[in-house]
Amino acid sequence: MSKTIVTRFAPSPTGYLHIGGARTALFNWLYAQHAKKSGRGGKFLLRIEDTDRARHTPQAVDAILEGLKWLGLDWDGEAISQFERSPRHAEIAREMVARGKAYYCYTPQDEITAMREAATAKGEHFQFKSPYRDNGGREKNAPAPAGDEKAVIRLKAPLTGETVIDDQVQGRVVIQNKELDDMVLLRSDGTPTYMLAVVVDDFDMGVTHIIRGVDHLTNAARQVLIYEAMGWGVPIMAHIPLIHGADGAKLSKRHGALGVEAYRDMGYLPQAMCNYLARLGWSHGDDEVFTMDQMIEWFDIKDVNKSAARFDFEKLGAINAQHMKMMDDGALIAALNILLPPCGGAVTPRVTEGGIFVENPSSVAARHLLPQGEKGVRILLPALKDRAKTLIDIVEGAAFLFAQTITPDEKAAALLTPTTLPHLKLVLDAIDKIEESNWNEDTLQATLKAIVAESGVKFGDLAAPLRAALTGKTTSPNLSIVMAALGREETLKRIAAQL
RNA sequence: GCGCCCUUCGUCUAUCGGUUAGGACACCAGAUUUUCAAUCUGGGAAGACGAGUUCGACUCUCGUAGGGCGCACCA
Repeated sequence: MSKTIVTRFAPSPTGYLHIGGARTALFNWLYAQHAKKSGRGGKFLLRIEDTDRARHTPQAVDAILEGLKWLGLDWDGEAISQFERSPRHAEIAREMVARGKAYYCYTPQDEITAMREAATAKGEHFQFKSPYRDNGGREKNAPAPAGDEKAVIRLKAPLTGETVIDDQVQGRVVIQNKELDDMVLLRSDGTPTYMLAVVVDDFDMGVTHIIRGVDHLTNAARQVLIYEAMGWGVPIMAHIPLIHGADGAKLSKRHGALGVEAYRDMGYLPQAMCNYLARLGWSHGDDEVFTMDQMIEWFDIKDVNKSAARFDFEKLGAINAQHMKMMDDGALIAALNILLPPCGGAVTPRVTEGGIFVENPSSVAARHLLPQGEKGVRILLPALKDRAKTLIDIVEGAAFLFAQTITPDEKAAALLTPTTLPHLKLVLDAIDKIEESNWNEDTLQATLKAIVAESGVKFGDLAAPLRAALTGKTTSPNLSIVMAALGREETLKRIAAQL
């Protein structure tokens, strides 16, 4: 008989879906999914708070929707535009006036601003008291008189007593009503304020649980007043802590205040992102890495902390690495595909079901796929996966496979010297004898070891120039894997090219 | 300034009056090794401070300090 749980995410489209918003959305989504899964029924709704027409842009709305989709936080039904509901908000504001819970106020804004500035200058706490609150000599509830006077509708907030928020995260928070002022509900141009719109929308949408950042905690008290004025039941509230930067202060761009698409482009997996974000403030014992399903199963808003957490790229990377290791190669290649198109770059390796290939935008014809491209990727992927923190690391680690010619970087070039080149010749002669059908990691590894045993050259002295010749770099997976991935022909070609 | 909230290793956290205060990331050392990495093993590292309550406090209460958030005809 318990009611279906309805949560919502209500971002204002002023930019992208930032990391804090993403976590708020995640918690709302998780709570609804958990309810759904446990048979109680759950819905996660999306509402765009676009009442501020000046700041709102369609692109920002798209960025938020795209961000949510990428994270896998699908919402029920259509996204609701708050702006489009403004007639309904105005209707409620007028109803509150009719009920004596709100009143028309004719004091011009600039007058109030001047009073506030004067008080602040004197170091006094300013709280506006409208002379119209108790009719102020005007006829009761009279609308704006004809003329140039503009009126707003203000809430007739209680002057004494207290408003209590029984918060699922913050606990019992008590705000003295004298701290709350008669906030504006309907602006002089007839548009609703955020405070009114939120309450009306949440009520109309049947939202049962409001999960949002603590920055809304004092707003919550004001909103409770509106619920009470309308005689509506107050939803269950949960105000989650904010995310701070590594320095403990406000999250700056440098410390991670980026849109989620930026994390996608940096090569983080959406499930790793969710995992990490969930762990910021929420925990399930000592568990660190979990799947979306486990998160849904374990999540409870009551297990969310009250204190703010700092964003840490290192830990995100570690979690991401774990998730990449958990994925099978097919899924990983699919993830690489999602990543690569927006990446750009001069030479972008791209991954397809057929393997990774390199596309040079300046020359469409420059695509180059090794004959054994797909096979090479499959051979290399497990090794690459082991040492990568992001998908980008994998792409970069595999890039050597697709180079038309190897141009060793500075460090690698330093390994190709007159003293080491003879070692390369030893390798070339030995592996040239390996037949195509025997060209695999085990045979190659055995061959390398045999060279070391017979020639007395140290493995390190042999491997260093070989790695430089094959990959152009000083780091790579084991050389026997590299050679297996490159294939016989390409391997011999690259070694010979250095001699 | 006023109000509300927060405070366990460097970071994220476990603990729900009795623990050698646990785990993860990061860091350091050792092992292995084909550089780097990866892997394995080990190590250092914490209850902001001060009073209470209690047989006993990281845990409850109060104060102090530090930090965060809020105080619009912005959302």
